Amino acid sequence: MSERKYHHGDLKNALITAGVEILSQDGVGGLSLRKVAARAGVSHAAPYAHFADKQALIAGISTEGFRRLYEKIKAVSLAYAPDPAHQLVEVAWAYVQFALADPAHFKIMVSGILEEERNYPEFVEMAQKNFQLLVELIYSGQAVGLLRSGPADLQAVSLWSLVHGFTALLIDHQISHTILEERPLKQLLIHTLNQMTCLEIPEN
Amino acid sequence: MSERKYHHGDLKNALITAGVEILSQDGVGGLSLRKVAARAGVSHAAPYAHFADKQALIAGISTEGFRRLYEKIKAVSLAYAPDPAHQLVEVAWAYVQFALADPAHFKIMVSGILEEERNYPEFVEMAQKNFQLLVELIYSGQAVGLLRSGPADLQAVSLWSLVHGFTALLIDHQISHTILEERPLKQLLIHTLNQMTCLEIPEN
DNA sequence: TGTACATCAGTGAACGCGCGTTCACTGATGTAC
DNA sequence: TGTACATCAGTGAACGCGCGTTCACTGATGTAC
Repeated sequence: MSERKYHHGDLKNALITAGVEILSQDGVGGLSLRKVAARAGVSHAAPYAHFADKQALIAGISTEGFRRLYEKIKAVSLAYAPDPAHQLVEVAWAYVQFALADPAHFKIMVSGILEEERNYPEFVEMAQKNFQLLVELIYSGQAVGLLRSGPADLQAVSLWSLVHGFTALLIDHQISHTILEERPLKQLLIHTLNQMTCLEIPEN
Repeated sequence: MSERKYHHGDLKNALITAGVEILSQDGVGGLSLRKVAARAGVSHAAPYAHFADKQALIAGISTEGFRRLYEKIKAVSLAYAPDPAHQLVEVAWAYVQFALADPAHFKIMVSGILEEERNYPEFVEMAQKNFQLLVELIYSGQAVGLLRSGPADLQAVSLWSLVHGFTALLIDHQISHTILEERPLKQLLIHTLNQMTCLEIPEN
């Protein structure tokens, strides 16, 4: 359908999209500039017109990941804003689902594959926006006595640690099968979240 | 000093040790069979007498990692057994220190680089021994009212999630510099652990 | 104790592969006049 | 509206590299008699 032109028009974004697809098919180890170019229907040298090197492409793909995560979490956060307990659960659940839906994309964002992150300001900015959302979650949780008081940035690190650890152990198959089989995943997540809440959230 | 013989004697372990060293120098991406063989002073085909393929070597290196982690954590756990609050803090701190001392070794154990873990029974066994130690920690914490009651295996997953998440975010540079600079790392860890304890552990 | 031989743990050459990156180039686009 | 030209975004050949794995081989070891 899309007529092939010599000039692509939006190759930069097409490469990022292609990269996301390669990641989901071949995993982190299978991501190469050449595959990404091929998938975007372009010669393997073409990406160099848009990305300085492979790291820059990885930065682009990771930034896109944080953008999608942000959109998803922001929407959920707004939808459940009136009820901080639900809000907490659903945001955490969205995080887990995001990672589960595309583990390699999640890993490349967060697993130190991108070196010298500070060289990629858009990446840093999107990562910070996500963290900021977490901090707001802490505030609303504290306001209704759901979460313990204390500096919001520290509480955010703790909450993120809990949810991120759960997610990482999960996608890397470190949680024993028997534990996972005995109840729905979301229930296990709520149980884990309940470890740091003051009020008990039902595991319905 | 060590006289070179045609038959090495303990090449299998020498290869694992060499692998650990390569990991610490070149990171996960820099680990190759050829480098490991060279480091052990042996031709690049020699490893195949002891490991079926690269994955098998990775399994060996990972298993060794879990063995070292177990020894370290076991010792700390015993040393602080009389005081569950200290025990909890020091075991968690040992986990963090282990990962910080050799991030690539830690990552290869736990980051899904080893595929089909179940094909490597020694790996599975050592990983389980570590988890079992965590479960015992939960029991002693619950006995003195430090940790919430509930199924010990679930509480163990939660605690592991918290400490693992903290560790993972840390070694992958996801925690903002400003937060890390404001206080000692161990204090931040205790603050995080305190989110899921019933009694407050001082951040001294 | 000495010899024959099977077994084992190494060697080194060779294989095919995919990779990141560079370079001289060319086709398309947009702007100045 | 038409032409000249600079700019830009592609192409395709080539580079050198390190990789995992295989294979025929050889040197050392240990056992049977």
